[in-house]
Amino acid sequence: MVRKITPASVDFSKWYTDIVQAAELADYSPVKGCMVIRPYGYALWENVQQGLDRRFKATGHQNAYFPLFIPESFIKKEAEHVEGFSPELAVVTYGGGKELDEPLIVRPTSETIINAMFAKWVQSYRDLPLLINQWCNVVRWEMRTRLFLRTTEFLWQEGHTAHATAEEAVEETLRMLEIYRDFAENDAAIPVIPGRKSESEKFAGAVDSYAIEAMMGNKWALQAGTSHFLGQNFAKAFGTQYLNQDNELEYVWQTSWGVSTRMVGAIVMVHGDDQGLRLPPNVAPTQVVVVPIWKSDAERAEVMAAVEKVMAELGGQFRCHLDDRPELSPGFKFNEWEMRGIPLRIELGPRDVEKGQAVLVRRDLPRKEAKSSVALDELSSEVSNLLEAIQANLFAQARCFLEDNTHQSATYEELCEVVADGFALAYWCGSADCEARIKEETRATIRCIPLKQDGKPGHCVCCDGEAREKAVFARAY
RNA sequence: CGGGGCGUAGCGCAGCCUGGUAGCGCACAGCGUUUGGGACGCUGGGGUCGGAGGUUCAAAUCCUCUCGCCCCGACCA
Repeated sequence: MVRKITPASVDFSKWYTDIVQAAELADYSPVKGCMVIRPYGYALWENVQQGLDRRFKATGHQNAYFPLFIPESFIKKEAEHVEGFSPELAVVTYGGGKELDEPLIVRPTSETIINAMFAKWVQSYRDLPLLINQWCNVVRWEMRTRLFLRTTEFLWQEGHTAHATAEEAVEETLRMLEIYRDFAENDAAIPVIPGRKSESEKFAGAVDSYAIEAMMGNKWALQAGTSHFLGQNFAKAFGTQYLNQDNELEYVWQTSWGVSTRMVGAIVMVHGDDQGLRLPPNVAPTQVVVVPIWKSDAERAEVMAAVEKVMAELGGQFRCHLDDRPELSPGFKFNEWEMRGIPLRIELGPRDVEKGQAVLVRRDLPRKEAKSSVALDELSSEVSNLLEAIQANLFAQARCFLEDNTHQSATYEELCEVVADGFALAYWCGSADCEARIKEETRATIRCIPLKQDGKPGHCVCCDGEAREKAVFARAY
């Protein structure tokens, strides 16, 4: 139902929660730290799923499903992996009325159980590459939770692949990172910085982790997707071996990569405004809402006849919704659909029918600039143009915001200043000590070392030591 | 686990300091008027005041204990 939204400038965190709840995306559940995704939020997630899945299929990946429960011994097989996850595991010790011989872990991620199967499936170089994805839920016992961004249970996809060579696996890792970038920027309209994670931020068990980092409306960073080069760590732990063309036994090289329901939170935090949600047309569950307006019964008949024609014409091409609820005023409906982020609204009333036109209102522009009128016989081409323009404009707005709030920092003082309210791009020598000091003193962490570098070496912003690459420093969710 | 804040109708809150009939707004139900930017009027329903104990003639209000939630840190997609 309709609620007031706390302005983002007053309290960004409250603004975010208000939008998620007011737009009926999700709600807190009776189970602490868990989230109920409501139909509207789930429809948005389904569109995210489809956008990603289409890209996975196009690159030869297949979907499969592995069990929710993982034997404790599996998790313990890879040393770094256990260490990274043990505090946040949910463990089942009872089943069927008696204590289990071996506790079962509710999966925090599925590398281990998937490798147990990969070890059986892979015998020959002819079985490679093995390209598997699964859509599922995972559980991580987080201390503090936030709707979509961090919940105890969350939905995601996790891709797992096995390859004959390290080069192939690295290539796959970066291919999937690029797919995430492509989805984030072209469908979710979220500009991202693809890069490599620092040693301290990488996935437990990976050789190298990569991520796409996005800037939220409060200028904090959000990791919107990750892709890991696992090397042979899990292959060795689980004995995933194959015979190469020379009849020699070798361990496979692996990758894993994931995007979660957090992406929905990112869409809210990047595009939302004080009126509510703003959804990019490519992922919006409803792209166009039609609001008919009438006073008398005679007007109603006239308007509805026109509206039916419009729905018939647009319905086949776009995701449309007709809001003909009689008991609510048009103004109320306008506000409600704005809050829910529908990219384009069509208003059709007696005055429009008389003139053979409709009023189109864009969600991506301020109210004063958002309205235009179009002749009914040009409606569908105009809707098509506007949806494209809205998609492009939301991305452009977000990209400007990211660029305007990202600054090069040559000195430590500059870094401290920049990082208080934005992203800092600065040389980093690669030492964990410098990373830790910066985190301690500014609360900013290394979000990633961008793949794109200008190639010139420099001096570490912290210790002045030699540095080959620049890193992105920011506060993060 | 540390540091703050809050528990009163479905939701958001006032009342508490200074004890004395349980309140307001929104939402909900009925009727009527409305409908091009969150309509209005009248009527109505809805409460273990988070829980337990204590002080008192009398507790939402004072005291003690307890439970729960939210925010800020530590953990993290």
